[in-house]
Amino acid sequence: MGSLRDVARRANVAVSTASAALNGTRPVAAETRRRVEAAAAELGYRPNVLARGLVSKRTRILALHYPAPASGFGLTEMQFATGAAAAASELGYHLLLSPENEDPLAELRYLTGTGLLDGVLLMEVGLDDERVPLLTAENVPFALIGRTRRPDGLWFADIDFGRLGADVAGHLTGLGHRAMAFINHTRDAYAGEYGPVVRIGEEIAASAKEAGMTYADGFDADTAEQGRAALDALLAAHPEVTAVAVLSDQAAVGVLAAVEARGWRVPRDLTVLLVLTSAQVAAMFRPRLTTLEPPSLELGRRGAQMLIEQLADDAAGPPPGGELVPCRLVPGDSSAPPRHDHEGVRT
Amino acid sequence: MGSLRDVARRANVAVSTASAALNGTRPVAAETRRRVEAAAAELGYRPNVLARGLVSKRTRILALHYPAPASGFGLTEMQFATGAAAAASELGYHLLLSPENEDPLAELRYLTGTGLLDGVLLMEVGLDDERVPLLTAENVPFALIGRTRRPDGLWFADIDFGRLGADVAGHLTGLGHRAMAFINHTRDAYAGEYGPVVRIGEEIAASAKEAGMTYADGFDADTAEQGRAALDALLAAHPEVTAVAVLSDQAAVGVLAAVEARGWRVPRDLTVLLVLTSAQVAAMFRPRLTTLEPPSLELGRRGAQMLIEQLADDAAGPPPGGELVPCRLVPGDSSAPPRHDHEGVRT
DNA sequence: ATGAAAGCGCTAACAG
DNA sequence: CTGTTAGCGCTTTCAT
Repeated sequence: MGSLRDVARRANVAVSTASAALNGTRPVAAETRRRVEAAAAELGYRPNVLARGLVSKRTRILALHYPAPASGFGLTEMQFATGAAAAASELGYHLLLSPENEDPLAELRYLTGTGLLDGVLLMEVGLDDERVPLLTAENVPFALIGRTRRPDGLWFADIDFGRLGADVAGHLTGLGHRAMAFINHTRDAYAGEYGPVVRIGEEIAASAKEAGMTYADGFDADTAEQGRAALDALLAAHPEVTAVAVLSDQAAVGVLAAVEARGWRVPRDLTVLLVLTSAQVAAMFRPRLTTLEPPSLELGRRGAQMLIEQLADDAAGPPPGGELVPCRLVPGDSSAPPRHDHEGVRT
Repeated sequence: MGSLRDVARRANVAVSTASAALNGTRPVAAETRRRVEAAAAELGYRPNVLARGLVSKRTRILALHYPAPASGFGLTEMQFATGAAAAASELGYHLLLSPENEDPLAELRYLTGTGLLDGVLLMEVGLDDERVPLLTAENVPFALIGRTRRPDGLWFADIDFGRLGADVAGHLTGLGHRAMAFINHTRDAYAGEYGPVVRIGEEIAASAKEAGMTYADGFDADTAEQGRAALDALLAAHPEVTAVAVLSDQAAVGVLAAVEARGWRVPRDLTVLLVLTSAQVAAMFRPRLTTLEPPSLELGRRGAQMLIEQLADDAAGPPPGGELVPCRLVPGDSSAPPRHDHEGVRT
């Protein structure tokens, strides 16, 4: 494979001129540039990014750092990567997958010191994510998909949870519901530190109350069995509930089973909403569930774009800032007005 | 950030000795090695992979090349990446995401010439994939997830379609079925060139016949609407069919709808199997569908491992070869013995 | 506008 | 066993 020296030789110029001609780094006579370009084309010249990076300190490579998919990633999480890779690619960057190992922090620190990366994109960001201070200390440009508890001064792209809550409440009150419940993920050590799980509960509760609805929650569930139990407990404690939003699609399986078990039907006797589940998955349920689809691809894209923006111009450019992307409400067949039958007709 | 020179200085040795001590490239006195390692640790030394790669010609970076997710990747496709990244990481390699752009071949050719990659992992391999001759010509090590029409002499990891067919046929005959049908993907220009779509049909047909079952297919479907139509057409033409396997989960939605529309029930009146769909998704259907779950993570893992193997020892090591990984049969509630009622009881 | 020379940080001969 | 010497292929001063 030809090197820049070969190109220069063939074009009868110095290596530095060939470099300048190809990169526009400095003025080059039109005729000279033409010759260099021709030579490069004939030789099928492709610059060595290692050599270039070694001197220029820029590789146009970004890393996407994510925790080991312990419980197995869903489609949503995976789309962050696809979106980020696509956006990076469009802007002339590459995305390196960097899965966590035993010692994530050490690994991340190591990786950022190898000179391979221009920046890091963080996935699955915790409310007090330790990677943030580390990257700050290492002086490595980074952006978040998600955000920490207080993300001031950071670049991040996250779901607009406020809007999500308002959309849920609006959808339900629009149908005439007056009492709703939310079945969240279980709050283990991890989820309790995980932004979406915390924020979504708060926002849905706030919006529901603001919209004048009775609100219940605290019946957390990750699995079908837990979903079934959650719904039963919920309706036992709050029989007035006519609509329920569910975070986990697995839990939704159980919720639907519980509805069926009591001889009810969705949406006639209970409106069921999925939240943060892709429309594709929501459409697989019977009845098709209404969902608030997370903008996963877009979050990945925006994260990568932000990171690249901040790389482009150290001086100018917009200051650090976050961007909140709304979810898309995709109506299914699981939303309907509540039945006005407080006399037990539902049973 | 300290360089190797700093480490060498601090340990009172030459740079080359420091390098050798850290890499074990050549014999180093125990005491010297200790000093070097101490110095490296104190300085928080991390080798510059660009400099290293520039001279050693090896970067320990692999690229995963995949087509733009036009129709949107499913969970399955995404897991190739996760699996490959995990395996690579475990073996000290990194995985670079390389999404296709307008001119995939040119882009791939370019990328392999930049010196950044040790090898390439190809996803979504076509039966006559043009990337294969290109990579061969460029003399770039590569491995396939999937395989070409005649993959002799290539490294690849693919689904064991023969086994898949046998498992489907075995499962159904075991339940007593004598007539089955298969609803494949539609065969557009792309799918007709796409290995799984072609192979799966052939293998299921072959296994069904071998097992003595009546077999019907040709009713291809990708969407719920097409799935519904396919099942109706199928049963009209082949009323003896008591079990149907479906490739697309979207089509399965339609198949179930069609079953319900005729007042039938699964599995009482029809056994429905999903093929190449994750158990997680299959569990979302009502009833939960039996599925042959593709070993996506494993395929990604094996692909990466093979690629790295072939990088490790150019001379020794196993010769190129393929590995076929079986699908896992995950029973749902959609399989049952056929009803012995050829007199229309099912209607 | 162009060329010559230096050097990014590292590994790989080659002497000693 | 260790130090010295060359580069890897490129960008970047600095002259010209």
